[in-house]
Amino acid sequence: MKLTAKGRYAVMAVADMAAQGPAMRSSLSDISARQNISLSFLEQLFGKLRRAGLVESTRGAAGGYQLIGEASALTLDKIIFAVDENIKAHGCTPEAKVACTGKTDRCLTHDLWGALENHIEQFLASVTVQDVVDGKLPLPQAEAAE
Amino acid sequence: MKLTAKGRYAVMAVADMAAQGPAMRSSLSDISARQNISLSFLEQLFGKLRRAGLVESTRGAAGGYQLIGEASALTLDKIIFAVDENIKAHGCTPEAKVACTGKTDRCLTHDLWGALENHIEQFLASVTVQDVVDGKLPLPQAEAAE
DNA sequence: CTTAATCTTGACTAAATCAGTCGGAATAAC
DNA sequence: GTTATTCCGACTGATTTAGTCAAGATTAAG
Repeated sequence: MKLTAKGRYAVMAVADMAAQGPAMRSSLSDISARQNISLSFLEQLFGKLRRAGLVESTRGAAGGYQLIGEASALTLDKIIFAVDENIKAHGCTPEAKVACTGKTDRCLTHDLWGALENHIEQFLASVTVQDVVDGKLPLPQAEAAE
Repeated sequence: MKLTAKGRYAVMAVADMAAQGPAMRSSLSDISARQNISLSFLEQLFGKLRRAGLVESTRGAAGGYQLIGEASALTLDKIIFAVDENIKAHGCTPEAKVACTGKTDRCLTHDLWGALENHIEQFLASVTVQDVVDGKLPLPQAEAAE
């Protein structure tokens, strides 16, 4: 999987936006100042978020961005997908079958990574922006299991 | 998280080894030939696996590697950890607090990434090498949820 | 209408990481 | 001693990341 700083920052920025109020319009410079993220970087991120249909923008003076739906309906996987494109755990795709050539019998691990991907996406899809704002985590069954 | 080809290859190689027999000793050139992974690369991987205490080696001619414990007791997280070092999902560590400066109130997403990490590790810890050999996946509750 | 604030776009870049190689040394079997 | 193997660390090219920069489009305000 690919969880980069881009994804983190995007979630942070969106959460910040949501935390300002339900249908509040925030300018990127505000978010930049509050979350201490470079403005140029935010521009890049919000361009993708907009194209993904997660936020809408108002241009011109006093413009800014706002969430399109409810914060409680926006799950993190959508944000991560929007800015980080593809979450890929295996190079074993039909196109680039690395060692999945059936040389022995089959690619032993092929299905495995798919399952892992699903697992991760499921987790991200189970958390909403509102949860993040509220500090409510899905309390993984692990956490203290170490 | 960091799931690289290194981790994939390592799991493939170990699974291949386990598939040869319980306490079989395999040379890297055999594994290399069977799984179509470069020998030099395998050497690098198995060095780490050995240092992590997952396999033991016999040097010299007719030497090779073998698993230290049972394949059914070896979970994938150990393999991944051994070759990919650290699985890190947040740069929000005490040392490098990126935007976790408490500028607003707290780092909204700090706990989140920790929870995600746990989730992933839990998944990997739930699958054994034997499962992979047998083609038994933990049947994620997703899979058909698309 | 002019201006200024803001979004929009895309090219650019320095640094890090990844995937994999290479050469050689140690070790053990034959 | 020769050969097959593990062992080790340095090295490298390609890719990705994180982030910058500059120029243009759009709109509100005066």
